[in-house]
Amino acid sequence: MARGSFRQQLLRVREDAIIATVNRLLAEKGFDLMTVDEVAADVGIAKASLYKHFASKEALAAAAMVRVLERGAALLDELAERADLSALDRLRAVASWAMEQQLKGEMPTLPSQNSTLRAELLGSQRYVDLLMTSSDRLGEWILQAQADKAIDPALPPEVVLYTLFARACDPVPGFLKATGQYADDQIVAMMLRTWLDGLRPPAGA
Amino acid sequence: MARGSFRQQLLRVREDAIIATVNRLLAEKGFDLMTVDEVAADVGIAKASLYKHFASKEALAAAAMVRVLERGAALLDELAERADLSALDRLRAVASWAMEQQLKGEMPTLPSQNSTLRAELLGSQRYVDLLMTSSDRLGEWILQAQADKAIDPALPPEVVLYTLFARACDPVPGFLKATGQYADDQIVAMMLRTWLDGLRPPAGA
DNA sequence: GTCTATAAGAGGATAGAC
DNA sequence: GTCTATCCTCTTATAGAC
Repeated sequence: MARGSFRQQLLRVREDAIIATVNRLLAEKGFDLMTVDEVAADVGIAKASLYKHFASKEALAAAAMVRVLERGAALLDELAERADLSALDRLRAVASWAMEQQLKGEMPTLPSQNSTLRAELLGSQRYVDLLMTSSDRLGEWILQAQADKAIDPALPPEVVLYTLFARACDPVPGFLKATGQYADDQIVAMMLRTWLDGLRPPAGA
Repeated sequence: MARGSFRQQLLRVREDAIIATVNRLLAEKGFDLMTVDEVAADVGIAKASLYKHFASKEALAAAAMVRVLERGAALLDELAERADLSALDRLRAVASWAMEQQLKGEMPTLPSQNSTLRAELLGSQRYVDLLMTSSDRLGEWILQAQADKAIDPALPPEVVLYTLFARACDPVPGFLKATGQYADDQIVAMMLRTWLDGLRPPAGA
């Protein structure tokens, strides 16, 4: 793939900076409390300039979501090549990554009720594509883990998939961190343990 | 306790209607997307009248949270008297109730990031009291369930408590309901099973 | 594409009559 | 305590010069 002209690269770098800021603000305060003024001030450009890059506040959020999905997809690529890992290992690694992102304040989360935002996301080809291909891939690993009896085959795979996604925006890690009693990796370890043990086949099976 | 005059009772009834509306709207769209105009229109009174009852939008939300906590506390009272139930049974019943409320669209949830709202809640004596007494009671049952070996004694009790509270606002039941494949009680059963199995002691213990 | 300045409108809150 | 009418701030988005 061509890299484009120098000018285009500059543009790309600036947009990356914008998205990084949006990403952080979405993780910190959420979509509704994040203001476009704030984003512009944080990036260091005028608000009008920001609107030359992204058509709306919703588009900003969508771009941040696409970026995090791209990073997630890259992780899936890596994990798929690791022949030494079981399907359950891969699922554990994905959940672990998501919770680490969240604990570092770099996991953007969006309100699922906002219909304007929802429309913008579903209108984004890239977003929908990434979400579907990632879900397909995770779905395969879930089926494999069930075949391995690492996950209860009686559970509908979508239940497993949804709980995996839910771990990425679970408030519990944040609460535990707020107590100041646990390091990030301890929190992740406890969350993984309770999540995965809840999916195991019954002892008698 | 005296019931107060007839006029005071009327007032109480109206405020109950307001809180019921707020409760539903908070469950449907969340705090940020709920507007005071909407609440007033839904109740059928003018917005200015609404402000005679509650000083601010935050106060409205706090009242709704107090109501749900009161209902939860009433449930805890009932469960405490049931000598036939184990500690784990009681915890299961509480989680079950919370998820049923959520699936019926009657569980108000607030954004944990909004500091104005947080300040209002922590400034409400009744809210803080209810939260603390309920947490204490649940904490006792958690310790008892750990003594019974129904919950892994190695897990910090607060982890169990937080995951219990988190079940009340977990997005997974809503997603499962949206697929149209499961009845509410099936969803609750699957969620309970995965939650509680995740807390069990390891098989070897 | 960047800026300053401003439009446009939503939404929380209040004034003042009854 | 209820109403109508209004205020005022905040926020999204754009106009228009450079």
